[in-house]
Amino acid sequence: MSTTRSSPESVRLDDAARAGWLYYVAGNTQDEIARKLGVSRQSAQRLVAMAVSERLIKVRVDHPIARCMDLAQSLSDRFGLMSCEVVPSDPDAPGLLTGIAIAAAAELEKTLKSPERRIISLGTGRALKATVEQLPRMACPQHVVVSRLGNMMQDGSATPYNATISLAERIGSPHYPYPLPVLARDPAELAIMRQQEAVRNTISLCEQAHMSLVGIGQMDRNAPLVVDGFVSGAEMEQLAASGAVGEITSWVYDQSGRVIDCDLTARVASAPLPHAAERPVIAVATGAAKLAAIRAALIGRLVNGLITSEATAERLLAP
Amino acid sequence: MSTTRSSPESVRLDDAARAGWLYYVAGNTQDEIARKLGVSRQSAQRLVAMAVSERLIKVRVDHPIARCMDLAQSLSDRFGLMSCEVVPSDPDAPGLLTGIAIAAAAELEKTLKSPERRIISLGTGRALKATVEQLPRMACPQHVVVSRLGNMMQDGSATPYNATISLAERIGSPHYPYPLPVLARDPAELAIMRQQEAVRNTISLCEQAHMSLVGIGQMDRNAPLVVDGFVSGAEMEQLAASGAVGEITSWVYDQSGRVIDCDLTARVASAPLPHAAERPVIAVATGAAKLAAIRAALIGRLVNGLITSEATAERLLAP
DNA sequence: CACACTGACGGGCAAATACTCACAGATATT
DNA sequence: AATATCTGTGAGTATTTGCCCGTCAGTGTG
Repeated sequence: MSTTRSSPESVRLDDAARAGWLYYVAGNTQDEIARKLGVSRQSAQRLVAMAVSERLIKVRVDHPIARCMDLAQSLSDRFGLMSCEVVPSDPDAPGLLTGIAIAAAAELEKTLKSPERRIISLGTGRALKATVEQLPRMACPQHVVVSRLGNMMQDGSATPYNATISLAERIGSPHYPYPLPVLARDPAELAIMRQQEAVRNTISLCEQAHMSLVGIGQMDRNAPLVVDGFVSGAEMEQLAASGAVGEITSWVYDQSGRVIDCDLTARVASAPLPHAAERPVIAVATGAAKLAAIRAALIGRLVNGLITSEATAERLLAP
Repeated sequence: MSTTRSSPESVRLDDAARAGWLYYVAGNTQDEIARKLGVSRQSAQRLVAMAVSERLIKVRVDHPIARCMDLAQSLSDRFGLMSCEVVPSDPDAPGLLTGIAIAAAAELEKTLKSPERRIISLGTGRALKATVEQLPRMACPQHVVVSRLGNMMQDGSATPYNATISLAERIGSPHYPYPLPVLARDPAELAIMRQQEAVRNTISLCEQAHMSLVGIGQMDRNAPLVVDGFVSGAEMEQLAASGAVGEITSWVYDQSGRVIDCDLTARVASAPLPHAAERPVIAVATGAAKLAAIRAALIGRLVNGLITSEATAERLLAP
């Protein structure tokens, strides 16, 4: 079987999906799959492997693990969160995003299932991109997806970690990319940009969002802001020296979670942070490097929800 | 912080969930899990198995093909089919035969790849013709292709949808056209025809066929039987009024899949239907118009395999 | 208190699965 | 058209997994 329109690529993916289905859902051995699909056993194995590596196979564990739930409860109590999810860590791969991406996708899916129109605003980042990839395709023309920040450099080139478009495409919703670059050249340019109707409209949508998902960036040489080229390594060091510990949608904040008043902040074009909002603003972040950034965001009530890993949750609660 | 509640049962399930998570999400081997959880690898294996058997692990395949396989499985279960293929429908061209033709060709190709002699019997119809057109040329002198019914009118003229000759030509096999017209003038003539050695031989080949592909005709003014001029519009209405819902190789049947005892049936010269056969008899059919005809054929076990479209499969399962 | 029963454990082994490597055919490049 | 590159394949091999089975601790029973 193949799609009516059969490019060699899609035929192969079809077979991979089929093999994956037979393996994981129907419980066939690869030998049986090989016979059913009329290929060699090795090829069947490759197809199954491809189904996994192409992320066609989505696995979730449907059981509340007590320790994780305890941690989530403690975090909620300590930082007054509306929602908190803690997923098990793999001690050897603490940075793995898959786990929290699955959890974040489940959270997002709850909102998406609403028959009412929902406005969903998203930040950027690897965690959010991974989250969207864990979401099943579903038809949600009633919702709206809006980006909280641009995905362009000043020169117009795009960054790869754009979750908005992927999400909108996956669920068939209208979407609003953020119509500005991440940073303006200077405050004056920013003021002019903000006058545009498209910009005002998009920011207004972000304010109204029924749910927001954001990533959290740390302040070191491996920070997203540096890696993606928005800030130089030297600038980053200067920021960190002046007390910056993290950023959300490019708004840089100190250890109390207060946005820092600096040259960079004066040029950030992103939608304003929904500080202490009554609507869910959920951070998706994990890893030792982001600890201080996450803690500050929680302290400053920059977010009211968190999805993180067991190991990170423990260390957030530690001192 | 403490565990919310720790019955020996829930602790074990907890570990199972954790092991399942490490295995399926984080991709550890059972050996690694054993080390991380501090148990023997056999225990780790049991935990993973428990996570599966307790349905803690939910797998889904995120590809359009997945829906088709679900439908195929449901159809197989419901109607006791040996094989079932459901191909994605193109929403823009629901009646398009290309998809199912490709699928049917793939199915056929599996049989053709056998080095052993295989007897393949075919019905007629647009779907089968399209199927043969999707088949690559291959050299199969070891096989035999035999037609289950004539392609001549009583006057000796031929109908265009003859798949047997095309198939035999394409794969270089000897072939046996059906040596009778579709309909005899009357039962007496039919009885005489059936005496001929060529006829008996051909019918015998059909009975021995290792694989049979047939189309399914509906009972309306656009039915193949009418369009090809074997039955007049008025006769068709009469047939439909007397409970006929479909036909396979000109054998007309009711909604239970029982061949109707009527004037037409008494004159049908086609090879007898291989009712409830142990060899694959696969119907290739799609479209809203054929729904009742396909359903009845499945109910009556006139075929034990089906290749159809996603949309048709959905509607077959619907009520 | 002996005894059967239940259920988990770990050893061991066969089956299943993943990986490596060399090769053939296709594709791109010159 | 010849050559380099890439992709997919099959064979062989190493690793991983599933499962049988003997053992043993805990438990209820006569």
